[in-house]
Amino acid sequence: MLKELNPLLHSQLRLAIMSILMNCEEASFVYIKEQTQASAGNLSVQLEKLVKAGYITVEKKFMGKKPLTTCSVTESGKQAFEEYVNALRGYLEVK
Amino acid sequence: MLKELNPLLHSQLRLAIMSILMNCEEASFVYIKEQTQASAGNLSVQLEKLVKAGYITVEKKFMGKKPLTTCSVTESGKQAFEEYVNALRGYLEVK
DNA sequence: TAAAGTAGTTTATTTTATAAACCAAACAAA
DNA sequence: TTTGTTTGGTTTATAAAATAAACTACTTTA
Repeated sequence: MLKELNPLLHSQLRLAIMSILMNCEEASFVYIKEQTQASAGNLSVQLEKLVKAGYITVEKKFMGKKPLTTCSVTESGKQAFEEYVNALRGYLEVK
Repeated sequence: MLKELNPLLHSQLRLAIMSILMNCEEASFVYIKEQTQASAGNLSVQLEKLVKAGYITVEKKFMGKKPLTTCSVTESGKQAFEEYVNALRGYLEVK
């Protein structure tokens, strides 16, 4: 039987964010924005949702005089991502 | 770079419908409803969207005295599903 | 023949994603 | 030196989507 798909991860942009963070230690707001082609507003909103869920952490500092927002995935985020991927595989396979 | 995910397929219920239909020649409304646990109303709406996109066909007949709605995936639907799966794989792999 | 069940559709509501507008600081240049 | 522009965002409003509720029509059963 097909499993539930975590709705927080089943969103193109949030999935892209998680996918990027699953493949690197940390990534900046600007980098994620470039990679996903998302608008800053949309990205900001979706990052916030992932933070609230405890899937990522966001750190704000300064790089010289420019603000630098860095994101990284938490253990719980990694686990949720893996569960999502497993659930999703059930939908994708054509026997 | 991450590819666009066909929004028509990137929906849990519609993806489930397509997944079922990719694995059988045809399936009834009732069967799909059982397998997906969707409400009849929601299922009806989502099937309609897939029909409009040309991804599935729906045939309505009678089985004895009961209405029988059967669905099956079209060639274009199969293609769209496969493209979606390929695009999605880009998001899932952790290197 | 009244009530309940089956197989759906249509419409309304809620949720979600996205875009637009906005803010603050820095730099640039006239 | 104050006007405009870019960077790096956040907040709020709007559009789109998913879902649920209400409804239809016909059948079965008590």
